[in-house]
Amino acid sequence: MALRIYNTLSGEKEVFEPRGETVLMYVCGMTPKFHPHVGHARLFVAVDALRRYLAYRGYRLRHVQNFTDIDDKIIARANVEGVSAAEVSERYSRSYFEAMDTLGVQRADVYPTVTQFMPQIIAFVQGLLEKGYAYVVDGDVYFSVERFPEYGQLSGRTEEGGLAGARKELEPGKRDPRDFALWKRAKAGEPAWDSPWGEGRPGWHIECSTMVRETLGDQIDVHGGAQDLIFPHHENEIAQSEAFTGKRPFVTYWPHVGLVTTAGEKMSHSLNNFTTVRDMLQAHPAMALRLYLLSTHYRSPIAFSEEGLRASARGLQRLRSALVDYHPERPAPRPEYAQPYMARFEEAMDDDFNTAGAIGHLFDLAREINRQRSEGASSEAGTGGQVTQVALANVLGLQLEPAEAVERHEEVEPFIELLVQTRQRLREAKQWKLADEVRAGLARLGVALEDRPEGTTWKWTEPRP
RNA sequence: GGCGACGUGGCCAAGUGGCAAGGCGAGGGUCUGCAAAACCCUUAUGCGGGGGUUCGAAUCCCCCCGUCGCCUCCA
Repeated sequence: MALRIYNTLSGEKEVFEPRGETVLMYVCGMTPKFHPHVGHARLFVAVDALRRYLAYRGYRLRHVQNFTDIDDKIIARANVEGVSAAEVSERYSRSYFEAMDTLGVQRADVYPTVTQFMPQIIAFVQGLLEKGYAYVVDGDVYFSVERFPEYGQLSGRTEEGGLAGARKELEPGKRDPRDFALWKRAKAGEPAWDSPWGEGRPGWHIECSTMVRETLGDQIDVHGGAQDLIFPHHENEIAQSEAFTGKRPFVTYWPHVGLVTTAGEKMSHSLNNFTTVRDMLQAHPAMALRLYLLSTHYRSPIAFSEEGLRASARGLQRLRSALVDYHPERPAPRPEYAQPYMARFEEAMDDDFNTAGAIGHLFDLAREINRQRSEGASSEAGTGGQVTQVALANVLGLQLEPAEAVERHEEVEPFIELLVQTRQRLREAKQWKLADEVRAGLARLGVALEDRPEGTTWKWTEPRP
């Protein structure tokens, strides 16, 4: 079964055939003007699952993801915080990495920024001017959409349809309402860079065209981003890049990730209706958030709810329940019973990275492992199933091993052992009330006791009052 | 107004022509001193509404209703 990926350009799922040996992928990252919110996490977790699955399928990948480190919002934030724009982007880029590391998002190969690529951006704009795709008006440079007849291919916006109803006023200097800024003349007091057209800074779209070209080349395989970037951002990138290089297509596959909404509206920094990832991680395990985000197909919207997150936290516990007595250090072959689940998992992921379907099969496998155990299968058969489950979960970036799951305090473990043994004596003496008190007390501290026929086991968990 | 998504059980959610996955929740059972966990069983004769195509439709076509996104910065 071939891997298929949805392409916004065609509106269909297409068989994935990269141009070269290494898949070249660019993802529009964030403007680091504040801490990343759940919507950002959704995008980057989805991209991470895509990456991990490509790797699982044996593809080599080069992944570039930018930071838009200078724009109006960053400047505004800098004024609020009383620091430089550079400091704001530095501060919140770091916050981005902290949040994404916690969520298990693998790092991209390169994180270019606008300010690093200023000379190349200026050269790109210069090139578009020389080729006659752009014009200068009083220190501003605009792209001339009229010169690029293929404009609108990604978003389906043709001139009559798309812009007639937009009621967009023609900004002074623009020849066509569809034209967009490549370079913006500096306003007083703003950070600015020298250019052949005077002091200013780049328009929003040109950075990505430039950085794709500088870090990956003229034509790439995958360009990802959130759905709200389809128009105008990605449409404009195509126009700039294809006009500049004369090569088509600029990008083969355009996957777009759905938005997270809250109270019926898109979650966004601008609307001030967001929940930051770091706040969520105060109250919920990172892997629960990751499971929650991947439980919906990446192209569908998610109406964010903490109730849903809590349900995912329970689901995560269920997945982990299959790892009782997990001993990966004892190698075991993959048992027969695990095969069908693995095949279904791959089938789901092959079908446009259907993580929601894949997770369903992971739950089925967990039940199968537990069933095997309760029916007395060999420990080798159990371990083999568990290794498979852990490996497949890892393809989704879901860290299941209990060892990594919760905070452990190894230095107190001997004391816990002692309590467990003492409680065992109480149970033997049928001192149930006392034994139950010990169990409840330990549970409050994040130690869960389970009395089994063969004896009492315990493990670290989330403290449960 | 234009372009584009989406609407599946109490909640979340997969499923794009052939018996409606899965999770959370709820109820019952097995196990247990009691729990917990696990396992077993039950919980959508129906997929926003109405037409149509087909032997057969959640799935394809048409109309309608509703929600969201984009058209301005946005992940």
